[in-house]
Amino acid sequence: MPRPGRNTYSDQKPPYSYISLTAMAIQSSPEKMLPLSEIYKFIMDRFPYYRENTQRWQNSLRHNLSFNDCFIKIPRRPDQPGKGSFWALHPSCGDMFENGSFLRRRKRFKVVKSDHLAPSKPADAAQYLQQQAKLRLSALAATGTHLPQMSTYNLGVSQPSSFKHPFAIENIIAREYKMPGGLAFSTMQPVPAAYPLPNQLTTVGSSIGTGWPHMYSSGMIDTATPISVASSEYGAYGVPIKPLCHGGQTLPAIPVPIKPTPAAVPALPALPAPIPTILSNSPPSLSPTSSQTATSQSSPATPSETLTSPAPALHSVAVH
DNA sequence: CAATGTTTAACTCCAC
DNA sequence: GTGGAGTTAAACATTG
Repeated sequence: MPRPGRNTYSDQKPPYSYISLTAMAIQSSPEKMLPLSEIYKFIMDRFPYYRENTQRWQNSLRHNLSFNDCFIKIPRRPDQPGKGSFWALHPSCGDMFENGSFLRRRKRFKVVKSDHLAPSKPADAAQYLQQQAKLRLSALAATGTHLPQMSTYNLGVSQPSSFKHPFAIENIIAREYKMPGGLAFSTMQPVPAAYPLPNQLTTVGSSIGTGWPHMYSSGMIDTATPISVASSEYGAYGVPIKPLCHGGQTLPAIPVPIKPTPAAVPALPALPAPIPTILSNSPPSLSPTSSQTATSQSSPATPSETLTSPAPALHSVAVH
């Protein structure tokens, strides 16, 4: 067993499952798909813990990619030579970390045959995702920088408007985690009245450098990662937030439930508040860059504004 | 040959 | 206690 202590928290194992980590990596890419090597890279960049014992965790990670239906393989196109396929998240894996823990999902995502809203067969999903990737790229090219909010999943395929990716970064960073080994963030962060809801849309970057000792914000990783973390468009892990919003998918003004209701989504009530409105609210004091100097225990992280009202559960695509 | 991908198995941990 | 999720290890196949 590795000895805890003496080193910084950065050396501790992040409270994420490999599935979470992989999903983060995939989500962080503009095309929402990455080759294996890039997934490795993403994880090692963000989490120093994974810079060691690479054989071990990379094997585990590959196991997860193959084993879990939520990951689909996308063949390289002829113009994308290289080894291995791209990996993407299945468009329908909308409900996984519903219990608020990214260490443990409640249900393993399994492709559901009856799900006609999104491709169910891996091959279909792959084709679908590749198409989406193209769209993203073209949108990217068109805008020059960031993808428009309404560009991806709602195109072509009638994705439920309430579809919420389980790994949407705003879900991830907004949580208070149950830390393994009793290492609770609540000891490091003043916790508001109640345990933060899984769906709280806390401010982008609020977790960087505050309660996340085991990871580096991209800004401090290496200069080879030219992500402007100072921008409110980037959240934890240096993950660009906007693209993570899964196209079309606007962040509702109310918290997005991790656990959808079984009832097939008559969509949330019209939610006029688009993502940028929410994301751009990040208080300057919580900018990832500024937090770099505060990585140590000192300054209590102010949980940014939270949306506390629990939202109704949404439809789950996971088999029960 | 190394990286990638698949599969099986044993194990721990946690929710129910 | 049980079942399921996650981790780790290992063997093996495939591919560039």
